[in-house]
Amino acid sequence: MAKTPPSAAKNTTEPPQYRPQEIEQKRQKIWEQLKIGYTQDHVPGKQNFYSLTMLPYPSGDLHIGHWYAYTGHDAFSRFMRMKGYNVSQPIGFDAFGLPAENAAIKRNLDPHDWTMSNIANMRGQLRKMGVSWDWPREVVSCAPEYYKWTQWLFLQMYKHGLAYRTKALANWCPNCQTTLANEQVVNGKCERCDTEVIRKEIDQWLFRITKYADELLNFDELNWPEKTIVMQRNWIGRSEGAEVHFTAATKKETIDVPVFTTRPDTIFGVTFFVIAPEHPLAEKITIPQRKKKVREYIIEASKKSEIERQDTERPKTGVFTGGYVINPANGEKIPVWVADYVLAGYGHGAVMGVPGHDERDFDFARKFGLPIRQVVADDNEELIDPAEWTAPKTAYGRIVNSGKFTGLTVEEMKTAIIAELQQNGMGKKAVTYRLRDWLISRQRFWGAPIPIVHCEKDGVVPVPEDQLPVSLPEHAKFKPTGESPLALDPAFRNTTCPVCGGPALREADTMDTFMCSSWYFLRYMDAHNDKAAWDPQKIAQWLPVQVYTGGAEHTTMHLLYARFFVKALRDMGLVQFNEPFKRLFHQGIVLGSDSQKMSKSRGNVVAPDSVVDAYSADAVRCYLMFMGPFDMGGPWSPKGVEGVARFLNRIWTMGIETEHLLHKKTAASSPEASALITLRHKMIKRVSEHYPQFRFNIIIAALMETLNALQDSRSGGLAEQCPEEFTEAFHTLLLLLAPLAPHITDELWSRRGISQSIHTQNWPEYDEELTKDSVITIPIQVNGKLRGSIEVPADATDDTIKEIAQTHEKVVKYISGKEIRKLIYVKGKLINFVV
RNA sequence: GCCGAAGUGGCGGAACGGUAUACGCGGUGGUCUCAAAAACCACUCCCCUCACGGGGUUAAGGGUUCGAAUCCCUUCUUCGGCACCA
Repeated sequence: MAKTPPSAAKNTTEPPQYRPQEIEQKRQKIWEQLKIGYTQDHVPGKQNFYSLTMLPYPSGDLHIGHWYAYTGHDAFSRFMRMKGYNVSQPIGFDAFGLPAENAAIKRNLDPHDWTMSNIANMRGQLRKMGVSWDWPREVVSCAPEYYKWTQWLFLQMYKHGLAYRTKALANWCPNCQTTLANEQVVNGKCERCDTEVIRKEIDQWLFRITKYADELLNFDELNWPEKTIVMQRNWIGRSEGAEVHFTAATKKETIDVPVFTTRPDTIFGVTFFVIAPEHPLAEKITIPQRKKKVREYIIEASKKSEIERQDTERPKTGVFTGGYVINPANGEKIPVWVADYVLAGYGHGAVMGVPGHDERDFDFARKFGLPIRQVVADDNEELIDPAEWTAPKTAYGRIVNSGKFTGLTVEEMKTAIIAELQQNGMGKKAVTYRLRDWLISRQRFWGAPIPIVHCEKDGVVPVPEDQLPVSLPEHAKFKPTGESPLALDPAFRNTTCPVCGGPALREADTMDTFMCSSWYFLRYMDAHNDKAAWDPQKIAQWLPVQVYTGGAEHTTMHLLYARFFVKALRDMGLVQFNEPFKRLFHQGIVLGSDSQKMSKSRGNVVAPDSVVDAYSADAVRCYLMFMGPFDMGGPWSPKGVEGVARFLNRIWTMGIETEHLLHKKTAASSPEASALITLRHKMIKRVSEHYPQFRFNIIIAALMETLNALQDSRSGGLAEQCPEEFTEAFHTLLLLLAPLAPHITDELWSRRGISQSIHTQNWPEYDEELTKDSVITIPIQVNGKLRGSIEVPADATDDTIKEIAQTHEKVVKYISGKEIRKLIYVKGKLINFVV
């Protein structure tokens, strides 16, 4: 017989080491062959489950935040798949937008090339995470096959009166050289580059999101975090009140000046009237002697930045116009002021000044010595001269000094005065929103061109649908100059009018990228359709999205826009549901190990690739999920990863070292064997309950506990004694861990030859009866203080337990000689003597 | 200022109104080793006590309850959002 070569002998004697890099690559290849995660539109006997996570911007590299977000989402999706659902978890790239354009300018590249090479790189990184993506559904929003339909959707909006063009004061970022939506201005600064935003009058395209303001306030169908709902509700900012018509008489004409107020009940307290500097009345009503001053003030106000104007600490400023309006409630002549604390864009850009009962009006009146009048008072209030007041009275009470209305409550007065004004045609009930229409024009290159043609003869003409896409030119000059780059490209700009065939100009602005992300979740489910944006039947099989995960920072932008889109598309008959995302979950943010936000300047950035190389993708995944609750995020701890890596090592070792038990039978049933069974069922219960809640930290802790218990029972010889129960428990542990650590569990699983992949297995079920221990420990309290505990069989009767507890040595010490006033027994939980 | 969330060991964090501090990190001691690393074992909230045992503790104070980290009120702190929206 030939001698066994030394190397082969070594292989048979030494247990295989855990080599994560090897097995992770190997498993990922196998998953691709098995098409794990690639989902058919219909699988007999399975319910479709659309599991969506916010698509990334292709910045070039996946950062640890992507790992965090996608791991949690993937663990959930894998869990649902094992639970028997036909789960689709698609991915794509939100590829248009400023960062690409700016990066391209900096590097002297084409934004298209830069973006596409980033996407290629990120696809590789996304594969390495071991996420079960539904790759065939991938979309890239800057691809003509995609933005053709973004443009098509713009045309549908236009056709249905939801897109309109207007010249208006828009938010302008001097650095990005483009206008911004209201939502993209944060504290008066550009959301992207932090530059102070100024206001610029410019022709812009807007979407009529305000038409849906009321419906957007209805969250009944949604399982969303309460704070997100509250934020959207506040953002929409519905205010109920009244529209009241004041009248101004100049030499030439009588002008109707409406205001919006939430306190029509205080109308008898009006002592002045304020209009915004941009209000058209300013010019008309100002008397000649004051024209110079008023004009100066208006120019001054227009020069102020948004930040300056929004500063609430700033003392009130304003100027008297010399003109007056008439209060429709009592015919009083009211002086008109111009002041920049009144916003042109809200209500009617005018305010009735009630200094007695409004903080801002109070400040203004004090500053300029205007009279203050009390028209609301508490029932037992001692009235003092408002000139002595240090603050306005904003509390609701009873109406005073208001003619025939005196004595009403505030609520009664509101109804009464609105009725009276309405009768005289001077007012009515009204609702106003803080939400503004969505400004979608951008004066930048890297976006979907707005499919509109301007013709001298025919005006604004939509591009016919069969001429889409309006393609972005290649190799265009796109440096920001303040004018849309496309306007400077004659080949793009000059076209013919679709109506008259004469020479015309293409719209040169591109669309806000939020437009692309407002419908990508629809396109995923029919990603390669070249005849339509989607086939309604395909959409109906999957949508609405059952679970959507993503950052909370998208609350008032993407999430609001997407809801608006779906409602608009529903009214056009293009989709059949009201809401895009049934359930929403916000993952938290991973901080640096110094508990600070990660940033290059702080030097606390964690590079996922290097940690993966040092440990494994599974270790990084599990550690991220173990850090804390998924919605809380938290600081990264290098030592913490090590701890989790140890856990995976121990799993591996146990897996390898117990392979010989696989087909062994347990000789006889024993208390030890049933303890292993109980352990297993308890574990399934605990873990299964927490996956749907995204409480991965608890799941991993439970699995660690179980592993510790299995290790104890192994060192106690129980594994050999009850190999069936032990193996079953270990296999269950692997199944329960599989969504979080997909590689190591799959490798151990296939080594055991049970099936090709753990990820196609069914989720283990538990039996409630089998989760119960045969012996239970019952703590005993005396007067609510813990004094001891007893162990009793689980089936002991209440009386037996009370009996045993009463004779417990420590209890006797505390209750002897005292009268037991009350005995509280919580079944199987606790016993408490009250003496 | 307004709205919302949260405060638990040295650290990250567990805990249907029912044994607070699970699980992990860190620390201390030990086993193995020529030694180190790794691995494994034990201990590790605070105070009094050699010990047995006892007392205290979930930001602070009060309340409800046989029993409160958990429910209610007040205060403080941190984080997130909004902020002259009439």
